[in-house]
Amino acid sequence: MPRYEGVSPSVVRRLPRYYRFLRELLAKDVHRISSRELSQLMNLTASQIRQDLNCFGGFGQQGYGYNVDALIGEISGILGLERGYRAILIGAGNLGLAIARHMSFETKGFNLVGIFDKKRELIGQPVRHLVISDVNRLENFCGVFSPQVAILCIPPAAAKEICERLIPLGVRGFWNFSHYDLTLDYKDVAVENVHLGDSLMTLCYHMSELTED
Amino acid sequence: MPRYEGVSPSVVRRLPRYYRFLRELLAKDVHRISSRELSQLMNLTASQIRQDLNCFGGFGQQGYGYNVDALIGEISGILGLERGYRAILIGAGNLGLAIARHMSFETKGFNLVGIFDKKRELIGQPVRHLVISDVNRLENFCGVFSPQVAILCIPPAAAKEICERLIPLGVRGFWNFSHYDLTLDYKDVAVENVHLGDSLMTLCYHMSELTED
DNA sequence: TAGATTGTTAATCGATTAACAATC
DNA sequence: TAGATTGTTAATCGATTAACAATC
Repeated sequence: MPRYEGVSPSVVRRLPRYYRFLRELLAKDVHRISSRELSQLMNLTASQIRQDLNCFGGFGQQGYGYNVDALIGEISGILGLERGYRAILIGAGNLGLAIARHMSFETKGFNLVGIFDKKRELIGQPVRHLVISDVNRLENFCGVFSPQVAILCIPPAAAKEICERLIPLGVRGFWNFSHYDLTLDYKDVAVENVHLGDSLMTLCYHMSELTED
Repeated sequence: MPRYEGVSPSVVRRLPRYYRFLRELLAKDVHRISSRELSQLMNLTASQIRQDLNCFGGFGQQGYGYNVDALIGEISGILGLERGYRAILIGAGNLGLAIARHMSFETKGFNLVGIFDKKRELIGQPVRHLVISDVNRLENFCGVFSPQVAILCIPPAAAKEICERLIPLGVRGFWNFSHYDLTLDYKDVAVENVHLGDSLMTLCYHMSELTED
């Protein structure tokens, strides 16, 4: 039940960036901005900014521009940053722990409510306000807390299996760091893949472009 | 001096994914694949795969398809994965350390040759085969080892300053995890931004799509 | 009112898909 | 040779940019 019909993925992907820049402006006490000014700041065209925002509503005012405070509120609402979806983290290795400790979940629409691993020596370890649980207790936990989202920081081989366990338990979204493409067969499941390896290889390509060969 | 003129960013961004899937096929002892089979596996069109690959050369054979082993070699060469660019990591916090410990740099075109932080208590700590150095020693270090790439795991405020220090020292690429858009004013510098926060907010949007409101 | 800047329609550009002749 | 599948051109689709009337 999409709230905004026919909004293209490219537009959605730019929203967090708008949000970020607008917050920066606000921090600098800028409360008003035109699409032209913002376009220069963000290295986009003014036209694109107006098009993008108008997918969701007419937030500007002719002859004035946009009110920064109001626009932040609108974008926050569009993204759903106030929703506080319950998230669990699977895999408390290097990457998993860094994500758990480093990310500001609260300001991005989520609450981290559980961390799971299968390694005996990790279970019981405290991380922020939480304690690492045995991944065997997943079914129990979900029965009680019904998390909506899982963050996967596990090896590719385990990712598929964990997904198949979590979806029947009610998990509806995945933030996937595992080296595996979650081309979910399930409908009504949101997946956001973060392939750090792919990103690094892309950089390698661009480095090779700079270097003659 | 681009080796392949006019290859679109969308194509380049798909290359690592092709590489990943082909490696998986090879691991399953599949040595031959048609664009149609691969398209089903990857959830693409066969046409797109053929178009993409033909930006770089005619790697297939009519009536046969593609040789998996050979194609992996070609893509590896296109990406430049054998080049072993020297990379340094700036910022040995949670995320920085996870990257340093977790990533397989060697298989992705890089060698991690240095880790830097400014925190006194971190300096001297061992990480893999390296030891964390004082960020003050950056100039010295670059003089000796001339790293080509820097991985930025530092706060946004510090990112800009560090870049401006590193570019005159010969660094030509940035893998940027800092919450800051490196819209580098420099030419001939490769930047790959990883905005985990943006990714998480995008997931939040898609979760909100699933939930009626 | 005059100036500025939006919202929106139309034009352009680029990327994806379809089609098919070439060829292994 | 017949069948299969590529490489490549043409058609379609989508996203970005330009233009301008509406309006604050």
